[in-house]
Amino acid sequence: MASRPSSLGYALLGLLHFAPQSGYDLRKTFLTTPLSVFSDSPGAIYPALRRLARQGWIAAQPGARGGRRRQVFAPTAAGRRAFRDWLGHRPTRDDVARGWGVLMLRLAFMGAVPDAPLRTFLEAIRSELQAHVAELARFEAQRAAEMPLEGRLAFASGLQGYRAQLAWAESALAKARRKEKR
Amino acid sequence: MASRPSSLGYALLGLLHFAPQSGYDLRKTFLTTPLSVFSDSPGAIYPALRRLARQGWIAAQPGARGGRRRQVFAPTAAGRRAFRDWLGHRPTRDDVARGWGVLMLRLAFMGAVPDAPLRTFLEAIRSELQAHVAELARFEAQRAAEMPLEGRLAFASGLQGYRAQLAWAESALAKARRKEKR
DNA sequence: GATCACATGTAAGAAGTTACATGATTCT
DNA sequence: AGAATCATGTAACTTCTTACATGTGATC
Repeated sequence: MASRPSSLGYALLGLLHFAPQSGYDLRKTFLTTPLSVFSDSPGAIYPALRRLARQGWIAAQPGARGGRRRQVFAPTAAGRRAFRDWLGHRPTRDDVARGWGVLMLRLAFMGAVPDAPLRTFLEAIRSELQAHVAELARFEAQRAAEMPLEGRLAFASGLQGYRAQLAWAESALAKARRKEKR
Repeated sequence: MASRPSSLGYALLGLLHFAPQSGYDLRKTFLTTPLSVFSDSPGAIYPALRRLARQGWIAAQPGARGGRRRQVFAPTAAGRRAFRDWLGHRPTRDDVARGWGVLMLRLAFMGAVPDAPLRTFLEAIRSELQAHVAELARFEAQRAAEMPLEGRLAFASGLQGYRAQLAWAESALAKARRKEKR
């Protein structure tokens, strides 16, 4: 069994859940949407697609191509299972502190699978964020005095960012709960 | 001439501006401070130090070591020049949108060199952030309707994060101006 | 004297970057 | 026919990860 895909791999797998498409299509998505955190370079995408195919998580759809030579990929049953597992596991402290982008990627993709655990996901994020903010605040109380202005400013940027995400998490949870009611 | 160092390389160079120290000391810093975004793995740090030394930006201080075998590095004149250049160049749109961590690293290190261009740095960040937030807001206005709840939430997290940083930039600028007055 | 913390190193492999290469198809 | 675009591929290089290796000085 090969190792886990990188976040680029999961991004590709997730996009293929919305619609089967080719590597070229995926590159265009990375170019024209806020998903542009990912590279659109062919040297990254095509190898990543081959790795997913080798792992049996995606497969090229058989022909019906009178048109250009192109390979349209779709997730396999195993790929859908792996993707749901990835979406489902509880966000950790480390995810929140250093992997925010990946968390938001997972969140965005929850729209592509039925019965995604949206509420528990957001609750875990909130709780880990609270702990993280508390720890940073403790650090600031203890050490801010010895830091130069510039260091304090940089630190404050981080702390304020996490606080903003905490506020976001609260409001996102409220929206998710309202959606569940229906 | 070799290529530019990675951000890990600049992080090491910057820490050596605060105080000459060994690879082991630097690892501990990465372990015990919010600089923990960087890996503390010896497989990353020692090769990075060698690259900086090969480039002539840092040098091991000559002996006076009756104690343990350890190499204490300090920036050279060329290293200090390169570091100031790195701190000085104007933050771009891409820095703000995808390289926030590196920007804050640069900011934190401005406390370690005299006459760092703190105010122009913060002004550039603010202006690029304004443009970025405006573009994201435009994107949201046009495309939010077609996105599922989960996608909208993830997008909102990004937008709110950038807005928080914009507020932070305003207040940081005010503090920097107050400092200049003295 | 054994063990632990200090301090550095290296080897194998994964993943991404840049840059170039190669054909097919559509457009003018 | 020639040019532009579509679509994929590959080669060389860089950096980081994981894991293991090695020796020294301090501590119990």
